[in-house]
Amino acid sequence: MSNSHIDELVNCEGAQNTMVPANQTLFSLGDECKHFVFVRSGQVRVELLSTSGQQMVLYRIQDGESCVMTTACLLGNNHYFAQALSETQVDLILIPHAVFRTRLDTSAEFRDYVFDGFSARLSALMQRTTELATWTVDQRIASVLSNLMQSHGSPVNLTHDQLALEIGSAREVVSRRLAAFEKQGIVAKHRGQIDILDASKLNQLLAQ
Amino acid sequence: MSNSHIDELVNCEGAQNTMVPANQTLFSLGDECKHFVFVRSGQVRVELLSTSGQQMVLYRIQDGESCVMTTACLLGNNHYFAQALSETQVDLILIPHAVFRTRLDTSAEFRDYVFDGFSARLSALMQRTTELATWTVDQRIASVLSNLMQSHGSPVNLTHDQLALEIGSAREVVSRRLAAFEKQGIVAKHRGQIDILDASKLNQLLAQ
DNA sequence: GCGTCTCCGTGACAATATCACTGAATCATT
DNA sequence: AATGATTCAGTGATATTGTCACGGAGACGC
Repeated sequence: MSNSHIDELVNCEGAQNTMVPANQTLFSLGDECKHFVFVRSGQVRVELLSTSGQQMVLYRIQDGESCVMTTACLLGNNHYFAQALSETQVDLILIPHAVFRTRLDTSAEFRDYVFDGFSARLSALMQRTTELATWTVDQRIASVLSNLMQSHGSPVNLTHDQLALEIGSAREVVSRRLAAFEKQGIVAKHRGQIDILDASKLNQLLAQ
Repeated sequence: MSNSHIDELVNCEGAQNTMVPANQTLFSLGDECKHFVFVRSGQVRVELLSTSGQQMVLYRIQDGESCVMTTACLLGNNHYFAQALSETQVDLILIPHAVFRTRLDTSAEFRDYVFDGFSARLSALMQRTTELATWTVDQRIASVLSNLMQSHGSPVNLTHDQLALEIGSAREVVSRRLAAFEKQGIVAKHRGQIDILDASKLNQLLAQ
């Protein structure tokens, strides 16, 4: 979406601009969905929450993106079935339901924006479901590490807990597999940090 | 979508109407996505396919529905990353990409139809991901049996293989868990058929 | 320095997946 | 009806992953 459209959003009838600090809950399981949410800056994590308290990251929302689950809930008139947390300070724009629907009908550009979000998120989610169902824990760990390695370089700052949350597994499992990786000289473990020593071996794991 | 709009679809510029027999592949992993697909009648199964040959049912398409993965791929210009199979004889309408986009811009009703499909499928998929990640095999089996029980009555006609495909597990696992169910007097096993003897115990499993 | 919290390691065990094989039931063919 | 092919199900052995219950080590505020 172009910048002019972001401006249009901000100046929209009934639009609210809010600033949320890091580590806040933006919406919880079962909450009613009243507004279209657009993230101007910052990063939001959307995660599943099972009855037994387990969690799993579904996807993240970053600068210039909107929350597809919100959009889906608005269109389908459902309540939220996941929770969202701010990982950094977040600058949000909230648009009331009615205004959202009107814009959807009147602005082709806004429509394209929402459609694109839907298709991208749907694809990613199917991808994620495949990986969950068919990849081994080792492969899922390797995938996360490899991605973070490419975007942020070698010392990856993650606790075993956080890594487990990413791949939908348990901390103990991550600890054990990382210990195995360390024996093979692939990584080096530190408190809250993982050094990638051999990226090619990591990618080898993904190929299997 | 109203019947008039189905007619509009059929008479659309470049629309093709095709009849496909049961057990045919409609699209495969990696295929290019060229048409919007609308199912007039019959039932289609869309399933994941991992590199090792494992499969898992993602969702089904029935009378009057369209394929969201197709829609997502069309909008995002991606290739298919799953495969679709006809479970019955299927009556399809295919609409060329360009025509699909035009209709999306010109018809508010068609737009609503596509949006609704997106939001419903996204919700269902997140639901499915949750279940995969947090439910036990027993719960997933119970869920499938309970649903089929409600819609089709007691003798559920499924092979262990098919049941495994539904819940993203393996045939042997299903066989063993069904044997355990049988010992508890919940079901009775037969070749390609499962009798539900105690529906309340089945639902008890779901509640845990 | 002291308590408190977060992060990590580990053993024991349970649940699930995978592999390799077997036999039984069904079906098509003659 | 006999034959052979195919589908469906049962089972033991083993590997992988998840769960539970701990304990210890480092970080951090006071």
